[in-house]
Amino acid sequence: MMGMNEEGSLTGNVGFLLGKLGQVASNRFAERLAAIGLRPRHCWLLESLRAAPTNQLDLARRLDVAPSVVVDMVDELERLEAVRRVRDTRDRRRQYVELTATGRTLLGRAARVGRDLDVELLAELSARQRTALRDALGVIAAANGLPTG
Amino acid sequence: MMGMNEEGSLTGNVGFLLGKLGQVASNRFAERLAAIGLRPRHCWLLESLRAAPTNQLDLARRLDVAPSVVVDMVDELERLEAVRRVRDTRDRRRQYVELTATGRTLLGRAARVGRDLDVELLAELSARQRTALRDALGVIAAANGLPTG
DNA sequence: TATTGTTATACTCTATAACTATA
DNA sequence: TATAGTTATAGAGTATAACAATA
Repeated sequence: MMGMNEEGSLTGNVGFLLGKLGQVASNRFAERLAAIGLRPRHCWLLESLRAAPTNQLDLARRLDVAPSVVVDMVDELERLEAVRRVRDTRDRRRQYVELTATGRTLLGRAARVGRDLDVELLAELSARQRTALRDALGVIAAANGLPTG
Repeated sequence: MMGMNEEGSLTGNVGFLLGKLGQVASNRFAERLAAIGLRPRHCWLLESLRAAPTNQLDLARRLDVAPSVVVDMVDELERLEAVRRVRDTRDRRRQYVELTATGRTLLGRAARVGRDLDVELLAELSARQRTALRDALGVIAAANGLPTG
């Protein structure tokens, strides 16, 4: 027998570990992000807009959250002048959301926070393990419809 | 240049991906767990008890949640007859929490749910990538004080 | 009638603080 | 006084449903 996992055990389960570590990573990311006035969900939205601007309902689909949550996030990001609502002239129901120069700057700062966090999070791994982890997570993200750059 | 990541991008960032994928994994785990009346946090507690029975305050420390949250979780698990509170006879302030036979059965079912989810979550990865991912997550979990079996 | 965005509301999960019973 | 557990309450973060404007 090679594995250490016992029959009825959940430790060592990838979904289980992912859930716990995701919580840890998100909390740490949130703590540091607070310094620049953002929360993780704002980054998901900004990142999605950077890939391609779109309207609010489409953002809800992309981020897999309720439309009312997008309203809230866009309100907050508009207050930070990171995004701008632009009414579609051809279908006036649609609100297009655009990234501003400020938004791009904020996203850049968030990316730096993320890189710093990665260095700490992956400190115990070898260079090879880091690459393998990054690749594996990228594949899973892509398979689940998340943006992968 | 080997990487595809652009300068100001967060996609490809491990902490960022971990946060999003952790949310996805947790939500799916929660959905399926509902069929057997459990939520993810119940599994963390049951898993911790399986490793070693203890009192409520120690569980709060182990799981890194507030003591009041443990009260709630133990209430719910007692209703399911998955655990039993046993008053410590030597220090009557302490409530020891024990896993029952029912609790063991439930944990076994939860483990099956976790294994099934893993198969789907890792479907796109090669056997080698799966092992590498499992190992890397285990190392990070251990480095952050989480149980690793 | 259907769709986009919005508001109102409620639910889940968690933390903090006040309380009780024991020590 | 201090500790283990409990209760009450409040804060995030989310979802659902009803609504207004537009199609």
